[in-house]
Amino acid sequence: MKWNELGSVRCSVARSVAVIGDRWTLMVLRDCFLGVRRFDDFEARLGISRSIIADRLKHLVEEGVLRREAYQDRPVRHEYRLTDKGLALHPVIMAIVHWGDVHYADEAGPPLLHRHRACGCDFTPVMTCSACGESVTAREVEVRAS
Amino acid sequence: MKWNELGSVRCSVARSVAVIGDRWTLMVLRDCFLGVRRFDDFEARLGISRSIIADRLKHLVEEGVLRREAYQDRPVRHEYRLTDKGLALHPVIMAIVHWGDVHYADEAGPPLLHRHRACGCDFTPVMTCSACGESVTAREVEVRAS
DNA sequence: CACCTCCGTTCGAAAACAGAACTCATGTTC
DNA sequence: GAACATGAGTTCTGTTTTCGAACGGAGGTG
Repeated sequence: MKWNELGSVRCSVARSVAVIGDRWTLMVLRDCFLGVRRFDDFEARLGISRSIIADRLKHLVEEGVLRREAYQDRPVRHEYRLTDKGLALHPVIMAIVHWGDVHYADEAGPPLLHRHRACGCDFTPVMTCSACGESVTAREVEVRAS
Repeated sequence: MKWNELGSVRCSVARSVAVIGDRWTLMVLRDCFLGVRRFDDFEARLGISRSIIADRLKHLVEEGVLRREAYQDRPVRHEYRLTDKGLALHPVIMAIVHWGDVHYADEAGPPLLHRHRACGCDFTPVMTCSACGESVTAREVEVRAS
């Protein structure tokens, strides 16, 4: 198996990972959710070489996770914004952030706080069951082929 | 910035991604949550070279995500099991699976179904607010430094 | 002893990457 | 109007990582 074959495996993890399962891609997405939209801002925040950023952005646009949009003419300049498909990755990023907060925070606590506008509170993401609404733990889940 | 510096950035995404943000690591974790525990089973399921599997398993053990445990003596054989820290990654994997189910499923539907033992229903993971219990969307979240 | 099973390690080839230079279309300063 | 600045890339070169395939080894089995 090679990276480019991953997407054709009949497994949702493999298919997702083929798109977003790369360190820099995940870092780019983190920044997208923090409101970063321009090439040079990605570069400044990530501190990696421009060719990687160009490559990852192009890939995410091809996959429909980001869209490239002109924000001015003369000269034409573009920015990268999350599509709905990209916004749907929010739970993935939040789950990753939360795991990091719990297991790798230093004395100063988690680097970022997240406030739920609807209720006004700082919160942590909780995974719940779409059927009963209760929170779900790993051991309570039974997996079977469809 | 290089991959090995990622873990020392003050950002929970970076720190998490330094541990799990690698295609094969995520695939290994997927299999862990499906009950795979032995080296050769990982190899058979993933179809990638043994050195990658050895490397990823070792890394995950060092990070405390898996533990390596003898399941027999004479000869000693070990298996890899999720620790509590590893089990805490369940929401990450579920979020990835769900995104893949929604955006990359074929006509036959999602490859796997997940049943919540507590309520007996097949379910999808929903991210909710720890404070108010309501489901949370990307646009309802405000991020600020702590 | 020959062979098997499970679990890795080694090594050369292939790919990813950093960093700098280059492009290009415009705008701004001297 | 020459020189410099800006934003968004692309291209090049040489180093670093990653990977597949083959090998190793510890113990059991016939």
